[in-house]
Amino acid sequence: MNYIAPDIAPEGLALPPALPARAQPKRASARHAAPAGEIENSLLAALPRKEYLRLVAGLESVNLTFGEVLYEPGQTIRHVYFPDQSLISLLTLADGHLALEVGLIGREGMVGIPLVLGHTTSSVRALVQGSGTASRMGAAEFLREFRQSASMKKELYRYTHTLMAQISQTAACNRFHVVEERLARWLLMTHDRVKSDCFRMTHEFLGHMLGVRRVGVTTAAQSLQQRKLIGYSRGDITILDRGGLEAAACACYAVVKNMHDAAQGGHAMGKRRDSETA
Amino acid sequence: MNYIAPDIAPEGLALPPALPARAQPKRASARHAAPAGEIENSLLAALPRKEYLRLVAGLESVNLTFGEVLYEPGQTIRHVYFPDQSLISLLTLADGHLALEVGLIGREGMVGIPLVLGHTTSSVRALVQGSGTASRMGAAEFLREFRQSASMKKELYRYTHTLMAQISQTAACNRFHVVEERLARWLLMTHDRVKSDCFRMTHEFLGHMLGVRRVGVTTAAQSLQQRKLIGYSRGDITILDRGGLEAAACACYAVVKNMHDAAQGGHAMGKRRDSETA
DNA sequence: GGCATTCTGTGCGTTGGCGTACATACGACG
DNA sequence: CGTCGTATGTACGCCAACGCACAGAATGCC
Repeated sequence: MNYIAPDIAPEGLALPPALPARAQPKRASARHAAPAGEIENSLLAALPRKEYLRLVAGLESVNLTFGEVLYEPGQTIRHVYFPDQSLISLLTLADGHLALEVGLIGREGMVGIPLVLGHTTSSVRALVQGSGTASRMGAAEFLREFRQSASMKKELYRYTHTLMAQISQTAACNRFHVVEERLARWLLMTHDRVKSDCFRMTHEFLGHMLGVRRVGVTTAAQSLQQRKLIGYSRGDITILDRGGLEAAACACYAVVKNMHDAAQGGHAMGKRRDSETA
Repeated sequence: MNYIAPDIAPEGLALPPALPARAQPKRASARHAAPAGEIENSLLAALPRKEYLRLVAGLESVNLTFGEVLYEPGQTIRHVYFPDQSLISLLTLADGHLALEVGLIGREGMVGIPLVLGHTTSSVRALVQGSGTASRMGAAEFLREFRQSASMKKELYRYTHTLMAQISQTAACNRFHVVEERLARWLLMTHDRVKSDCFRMTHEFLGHMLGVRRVGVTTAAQSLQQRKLIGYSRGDITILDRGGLEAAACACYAVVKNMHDAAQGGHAMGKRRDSETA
């Protein structure tokens, strides 16, 4: 099991040279682990001010770029990440097969849950799927903070539950629903976590996420495009009709979304904004 | 969302009248939340004697019967369960569809992880899939104990991680592998958690677990039977050639098994016995 | 401006599983 | 001992997705 070093494109997934960050819409420049009010990550935002201020000292704002691999299965976790604009996919690798996304983490969550549960390694690959900023912290330091902070524990354990539920639901979705529905769901989930209506994403890559052939994505995407729900060309996907997309997606989208909303509502009510669902 | 009362066969799953416990091999009679040495559940066994003794006072030994529903999605969790001989499936329900098993819990685990993570409801259905005994405890009492016991926390958080990994792997498996491989995997997982080489299980029921039609199970089972790997008639399944079954199963089986073994090895080394893999 | 690379579109034949329907076997119960 | 309900076997048409292969089309680079 020769695991490759992180920050390197993995074997099974022949990623293009990090999709030359061409028109990559970058709404916020890197630096900002600034004082509250600027907190993008919901988990951080939901912490009591005092806890947050202590934590922020150890947080480092980093710019994650598409294609970066944060964790590889079996490998020791070096940092945890609280995404802001960035988007991270959790992928299960199946033998020769490509990959399958089981979880999608944006500013509502954290990457590094195994640490919270007392493990030092991840069982899935964590892949940066949308470039952007994230706050990061070394594993050891994170654990020190985590062990001391009751509110952090509460937050993160609850988030863990939400993530588990998401994974379970995704499992069923991948089993029962056709590619087009799943593509729609996936686009919606991404849209929820990114501020922009358009993002870069090739069919090839989407195939890895949904666990289908590239051609399958092409076909599904064409259908969505013909129905004026999305538009795209060469990796630039644009959400045109959000409501229509929701109708095209399977019910799984709503299920997962409701869970997340409920979880955030139950929290200390950190500023959340991905609720303008339509 | 009118959730039905627990302990009642759910809508989508027309369970037979709990499969008249005909030749149900019952190796151990009910009562035994006895002192250590008799502890069947690995998580309990791994607790320090002192912690265990305090916990056992609140534990009640119950006999779970096939088809019983312990949790329904969205419903409040009333008890946690530490299975001994019993087997519990976690099922995700997808819209009209049947169901899909995402997790299988035997004496290596616990049913009620959401409580550990600060939630009072389950997001999946928990269904008794193999009759047998379990130690159970009321939710409130469990939480009191849990909050006080560092070793319990450590145990259960680690188990949570294992369960998440299992769910993720199952997700990929359900997506990529053919019914026959998955059936083999499922039988092996069950075999690991039950002491006997034979157990009762109809094709219909297996279909719900694997998320396929009954006919699909029939076909796959026939193939396995012709290859002398299993034998069965009218719900009595017998493992004939364990090694052969492992060869017939997809790699997912080994992956999940290794995780569980590693988890238990890392524990306080509670007596584990499902390692005579071949 | 030309070339190479990347991304997307299209077209095969193949197949695993679906939905449905009906036929047979076994067992329980009256 | 016949009847009913449950469990399994078999068959047929259908379709989503597969694997593969190749043809445009857009972009980046020299």
